[in-house]
Amino acid sequence: MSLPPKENRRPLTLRDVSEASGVSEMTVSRVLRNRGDVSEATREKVLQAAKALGYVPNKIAGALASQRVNLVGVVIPSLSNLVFPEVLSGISAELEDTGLQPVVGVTNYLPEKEEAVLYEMLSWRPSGIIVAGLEHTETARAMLENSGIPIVEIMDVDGSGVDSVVGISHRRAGLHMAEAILKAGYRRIGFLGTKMPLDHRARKRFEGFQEGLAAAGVQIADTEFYSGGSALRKGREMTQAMLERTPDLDFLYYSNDMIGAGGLLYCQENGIDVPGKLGLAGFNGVDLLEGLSMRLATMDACRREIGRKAAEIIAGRPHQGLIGGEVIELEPVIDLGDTIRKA
Amino acid sequence: MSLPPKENRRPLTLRDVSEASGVSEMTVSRVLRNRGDVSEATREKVLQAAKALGYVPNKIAGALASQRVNLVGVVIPSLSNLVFPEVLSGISAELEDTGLQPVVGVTNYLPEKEEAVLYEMLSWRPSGIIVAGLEHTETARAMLENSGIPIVEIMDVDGSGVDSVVGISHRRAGLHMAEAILKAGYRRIGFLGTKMPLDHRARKRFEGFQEGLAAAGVQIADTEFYSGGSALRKGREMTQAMLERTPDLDFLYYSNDMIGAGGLLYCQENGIDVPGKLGLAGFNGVDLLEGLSMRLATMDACRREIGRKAAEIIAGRPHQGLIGGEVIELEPVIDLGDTIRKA
DNA sequence: GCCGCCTCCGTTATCGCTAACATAACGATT
DNA sequence: AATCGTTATGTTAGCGATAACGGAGGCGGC
Repeated sequence: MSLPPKENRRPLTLRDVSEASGVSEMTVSRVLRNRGDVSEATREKVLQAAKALGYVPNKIAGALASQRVNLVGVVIPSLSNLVFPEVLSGISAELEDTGLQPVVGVTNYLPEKEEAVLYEMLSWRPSGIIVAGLEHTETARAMLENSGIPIVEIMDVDGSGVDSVVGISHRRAGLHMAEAILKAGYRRIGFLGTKMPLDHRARKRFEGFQEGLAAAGVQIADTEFYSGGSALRKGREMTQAMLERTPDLDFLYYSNDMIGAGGLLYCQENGIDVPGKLGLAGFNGVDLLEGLSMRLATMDACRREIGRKAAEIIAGRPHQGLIGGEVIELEPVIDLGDTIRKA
Repeated sequence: MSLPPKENRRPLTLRDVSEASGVSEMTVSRVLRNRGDVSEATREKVLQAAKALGYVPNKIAGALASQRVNLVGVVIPSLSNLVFPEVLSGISAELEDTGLQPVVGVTNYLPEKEEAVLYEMLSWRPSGIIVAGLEHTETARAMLENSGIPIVEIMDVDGSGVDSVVGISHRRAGLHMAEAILKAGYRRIGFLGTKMPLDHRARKRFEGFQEGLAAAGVQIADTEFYSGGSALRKGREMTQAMLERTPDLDFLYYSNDMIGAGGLLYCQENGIDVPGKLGLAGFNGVDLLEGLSMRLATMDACRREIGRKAAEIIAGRPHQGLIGGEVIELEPVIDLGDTIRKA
């Protein structure tokens, strides 16, 4: 089987395989997709020819002809957040044997970027879209509604979605943490988190948290916000700044585990009695941090599970003939760790 | 502009926009791609019609007709390794204004998975492929060679590539670290790392490291390998195990920063004098770890830069008409941090 | 007034594949 | 033996866009 010189060789098509194996293009197509009845003999013949030529099917043409695309768009704000790779891993796992493939798009928390990414994705006519959050530009919402494919909005259930929704209530997550902290007897509470004009989930947690405190007549004693930079170091720096400014605090609630870990390290190095004199809590259950000498109190956001369920909805839709609109609310589990004193 | 009920509406095509705006499909196509001469008047008309209908172009059809796909396949072993999201971010940044879009595939360090992912990617006829590592199955290599598109293998230059290569020499990285350690006067050296049947780069660093020691007549005194689990905790556990087994060690070289950080935490908590009695070093310059009280000695692997250069090659190829085969070797920078004593 | 040359827009023919239907060969059924 | 199904394969007609070329209209130059 001698091939022409690599340089001036035009791309291989089904026709080349069909000629090489002496059957019609249609039969080759059937063999390569394991579809329809093909005798074992021709099947072998075709596979051999395809392999010898090094033929790789053209899914562009295939998708156009069949009006089916085995891709699922996944639109998330960031890959460096630790949370999203985990969601993604849940999605991948669930999609594993469905023939569907996730395609990731990153928005950097920018609504306009999200809109652009969604437009790009929809233009490939995927089998479904999984997108983080419920907040989108008006145009983006319209595109999703018009797309005619299953849409799953993930992470958050506090609001209304376009189609299906899988997530937790961040508002209630904040509220429950507030209750747990109060129950342990802490009263002078500081909050440290990201500047959140666009991180809606962090904002909702913060609001829920305040609400939970307010119900017991407690107000947040101090707040500190950051953006950018190494989260661990920021946590350390913000903690120092806040404790110097408001020395009588007895609890620090961080909007994520990484800055919480920074705060914990700061406390340990400065001999602050945790959780006796000062309690700490973060959010997310980042298992990267297993290995610190003290386990930070946190709340698991069910990230893998969210990914799984979302993928399940997309994968299941065609079979089950569902019209969509499911809302699945998962329940985050609080983990008191070693940094909240037992009541 | 009243649309038919959402349910029984067939997908929009160029024809719908063309009818709505009273021009030919071709003109609509030109407007939507900003190509060719179109008068400002019709341009406006078309854009308005497209927007009103909520039309999203079908790139599948477009790609088939134009034989051009604005996607770049990026094939990496993992997203949870911290290193790869950074490479990815370099790629994204460089691709930003080129009209090209990265599409990520994950292999979990499995050669067969890599082969499958590459096959899937090539079947979409992307403009180029960026793939981590030089080691592939024979079939995968053949596919890449036959693909006719620019291929860039990244991370590693110790070996020979299919087309272009961008990376560092892990062998020499290991070797240089060995030299730095010896120069600081350490002699009883332990190595801690991943089990690496498939992590070729870790293996090459290890080999280079041994080579560097051997040149001074020093042999590795003890080794410990792990797989899976939280890296921070593993680092802690392995460090403890090794120090109990071989108490006279004066240096620990970790194959990555996360386990190194675990080791560092262990040492600090147990009052071990670092770097006086025991030196430590990792690999990768993970800035996630900025914020520990002591900066771990490490070596920056130029991850973002690798991503940038790789993307640059793919994006530049068509313009510059290069035939390919560039090899770009970057020079990792050693950072002694606080955990190697100054000589 | 004819030619040429823009500018703007339409027509035609693919791109590589698959859905749907058509067909040939052959044994089973009545 | 005529009819019918089955199995294995071929034929035809798109899928929705774009490349390449063609043509109408306007305008200036000579």
